[in-house]
Amino acid sequence: MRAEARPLYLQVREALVQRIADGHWRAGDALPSELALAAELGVSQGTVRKALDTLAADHLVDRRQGRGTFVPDQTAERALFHFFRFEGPDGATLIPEPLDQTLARVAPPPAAAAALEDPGPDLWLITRRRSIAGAPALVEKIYLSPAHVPDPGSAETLPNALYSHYQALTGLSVVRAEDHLSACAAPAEIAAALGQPQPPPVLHVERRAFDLTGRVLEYRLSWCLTAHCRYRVTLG
Amino acid sequence: MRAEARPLYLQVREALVQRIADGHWRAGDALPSELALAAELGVSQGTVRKALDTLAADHLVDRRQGRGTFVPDQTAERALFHFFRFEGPDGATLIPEPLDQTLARVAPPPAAAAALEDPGPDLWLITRRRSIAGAPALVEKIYLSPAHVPDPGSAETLPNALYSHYQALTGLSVVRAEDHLSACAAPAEIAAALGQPQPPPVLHVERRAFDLTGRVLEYRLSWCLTAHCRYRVTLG
DNA sequence: AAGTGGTCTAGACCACAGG
DNA sequence: CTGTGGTCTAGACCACTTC
Repeated sequence: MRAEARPLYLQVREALVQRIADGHWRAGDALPSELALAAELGVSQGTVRKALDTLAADHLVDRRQGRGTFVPDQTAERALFHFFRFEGPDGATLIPEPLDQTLARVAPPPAAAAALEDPGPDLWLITRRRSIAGAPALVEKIYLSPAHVPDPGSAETLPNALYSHYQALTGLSVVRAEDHLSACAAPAEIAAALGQPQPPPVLHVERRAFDLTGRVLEYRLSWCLTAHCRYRVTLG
Repeated sequence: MRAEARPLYLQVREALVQRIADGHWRAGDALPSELALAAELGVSQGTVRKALDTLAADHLVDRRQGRGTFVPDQTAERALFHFFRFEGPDGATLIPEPLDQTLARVAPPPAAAAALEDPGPDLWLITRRRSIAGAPALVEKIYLSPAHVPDPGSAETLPNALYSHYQALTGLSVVRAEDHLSACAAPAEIAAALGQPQPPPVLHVERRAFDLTGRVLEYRLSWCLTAHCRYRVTLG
C-alpha cells in the first residue's frame, strides 16, 4: 500500500471491489480473513475492517460472525425484498404471478440507448406480464445490452427473478437501482395487455439497474395497475 | 456505563439519542467533544466515536472535522433535498411555487387516525396547492396531531418548508419518512383544485413522517400531476 | 497554538460457527 | 479446539477550523 492522497481504507476498499468485479472472488465465495488480507495488503487489521465495514454497509459483502466475509449471492430473496418495491394495500408482501413473456432483439429506442451506454445496433428486449390477485396488473419492458448479457436464454426459460439470472449467466450483480415514477393513462398497447377496454391510470416506473462498477446493466419500463398494490419507499 | 447484554457503543448511542430527544442539546448545538463524552460516560474515545459514527450515518448528527459534532438544523435545504422527491423530467432540481393554503381543525379521517397514534378528537389539517412550471400540479392534505404540534400558526404564515417549521415550533425533527405510491384518477375535488375539467391520472403519495423516537409526526396525502415532474427513488 | 474530528495502528478479549 | 468476525481500549499522528 503506497502513500496517496486518499485514506488507506478507501484504497483497500477499491482494491477489494476491483477483485470482486474481476471475478477474482465469485458470488458465494468467502474472502480471506481480515488478518490474511491485512498481511497481504500490508496494512493493519483495523484498516481492513473499516474497508470491509463500508462494503458491508453497501451490501457489497456479507459479514457473519464466526464464519467469514462473503460475496453475496444475488439471491432471489434479496432481489425480491430489496429491489421489488410493490406491496399489498395493507403492507403485506406481494408476489405477482408470471403470466407470459417474450424475448426479442430490437433496435434501441432512444431512451434505452441513452440509459445503456454503448448500446450497440440492437438490444435484448424482454416483455412480460404479471398478475396480482388473479388479474393482470403489471407490464414490463426490460432492455439489456448484448455486450453485458450475450444470451439471456429463451422466453420459456427466463425465471421470475431476473437479477440472480443475470448473475448466474454473467457474474454481474445488480447492486443499485434508480427508479423514476410517474402517473399516466396507460398507453393503448399497455391497456390492451392489462385487459382494460379504457386506458386506466397506471403507475409508470422507469428503472436503471447498476452493477458494482456503476454501469447500467438493465433499463426497464414498467406499467402497473395499483388497485391492489402500492410502491413503498423509505426515506432515511 | 454498566455491563449489559448490548454492546457498549449502542448503549452510548441510545444515551445520546435520549439527550437529543429530551432537548438537552438543541438543533444547531454542538455536542461535547469525543474525549469529553468518553470521560463523562466512562468509556474510551473509540467507543464514543463508533456511536457517533452510527448517528452520523443516520443523519442524526453532523460531524465536521476541526469544528465538532452538531445536532443538525432541519434546514430547508435538507428537507428539500432529502424529503422532497420530485424532480424535473431531465433530472433537474424542481422547486414548486406555493399557490394557496388553508389551515383547519377537523375530525380525523380513519386513515389519519390510524397513522397518528393518540390522535385526539380532532387534528390540524393543512391543505395546500403548489404549481410547477406555472400550472397547478400538486395538492397536499397534511394532518398533524395537536398533541405534537399545538399551534402551527395561521394559513398566512405557514412557510413552504414545513419540517423546519415543526422543528422551530416544537423542537421535534422529522428524521425518517415512509411513502406509499399509487396511481389513480384524481378525485373530483382534486381535479377541480388542479383546474382539470376531466379527472386526470395523478400520482398519489401517502406519507408518514417520523421523529427520532419513531412517533408519526405528520400524515400527508399528496396528489401530483406528473406531466412535468417525476418521483425519484434510489435503491442501494 | 489549541482544539476538533479523521485515520491508522496494536493488542486484548468476547461471541459465534464448525470440526 | 481453532478460526472467524465483533467489541473495546489506548495511543499516535494528520487535517481542518478557529483564535
